[in-house]
Amino acid sequence: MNPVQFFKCLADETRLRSLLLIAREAELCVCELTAALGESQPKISRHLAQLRQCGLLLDRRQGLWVFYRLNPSLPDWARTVIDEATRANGDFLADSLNNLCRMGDRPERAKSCC
Amino acid sequence: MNPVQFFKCLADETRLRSLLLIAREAELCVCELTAALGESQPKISRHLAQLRQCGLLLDRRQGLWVFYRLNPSLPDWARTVIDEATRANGDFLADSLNNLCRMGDRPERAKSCC
DNA sequence: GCAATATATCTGTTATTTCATATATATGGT
DNA sequence: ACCATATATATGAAATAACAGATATATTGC
Repeated sequence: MNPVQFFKCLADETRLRSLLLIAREAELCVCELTAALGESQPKISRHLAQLRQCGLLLDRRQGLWVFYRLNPSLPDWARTVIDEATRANGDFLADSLNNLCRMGDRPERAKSCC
Repeated sequence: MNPVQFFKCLADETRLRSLLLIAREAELCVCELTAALGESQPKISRHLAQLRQCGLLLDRRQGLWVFYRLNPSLPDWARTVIDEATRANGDFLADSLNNLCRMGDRPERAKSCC
């Protein structure tokens, strides 16, 4: 994992929010992230694709939904960076988490949030 | 410290190399970084200015030289990110460190390297 | 004046966004 | 089972915006 490329992945508001929310919630689908960030579906989808191509995220399809999660084989240092950033930036994530919790009709599946 | 802005600072090869070298060496001046990275002086200077403006670095002038160091009042999480990235990416820094060590006429001052 | 560093301007490149559309899966009716 | 339709996601293409690099020039301290 090239460190410059890694940090480029985190250097965009949409990608960083998505990544940290996923780190916090373990797994989220595109429609949940769209609702949480209040951004268009293609925009979210593009950024998730980028995070997947760089190896930060893995995806799985479940019916209509595609769920994204952190790649468990990330190097330790990268994982530490993501975890630290997640832990320390609750305020940055607050609005998005709020939107997520208020979202109706979330895809059914075991969730940790709310 | 806005996390997006923070990661944008790290998302460029010149800036990341400079920052991690400084984290490793405690303090480096512009001419040392210019030699270590093999880049033009204006290029190095401009990126250092950006890191200073974002609050990641502090500078002090000593005669003709301007030395840059990590801002000690960075939030803990940011400092952890920088330290982790420094510790885990020795290979990324190897060439630059080598150039630094081979540099002749380094500004005199207590140094940890070599 | 000289050496070290900083900044301004211009130029080219890369990233991001948007819109339209394509793909994949599920559902309901016949 | 077949077909039409709806929902969720992905992608191609074009427009826009953000960035980084080079060169020239300015500043600061000796």
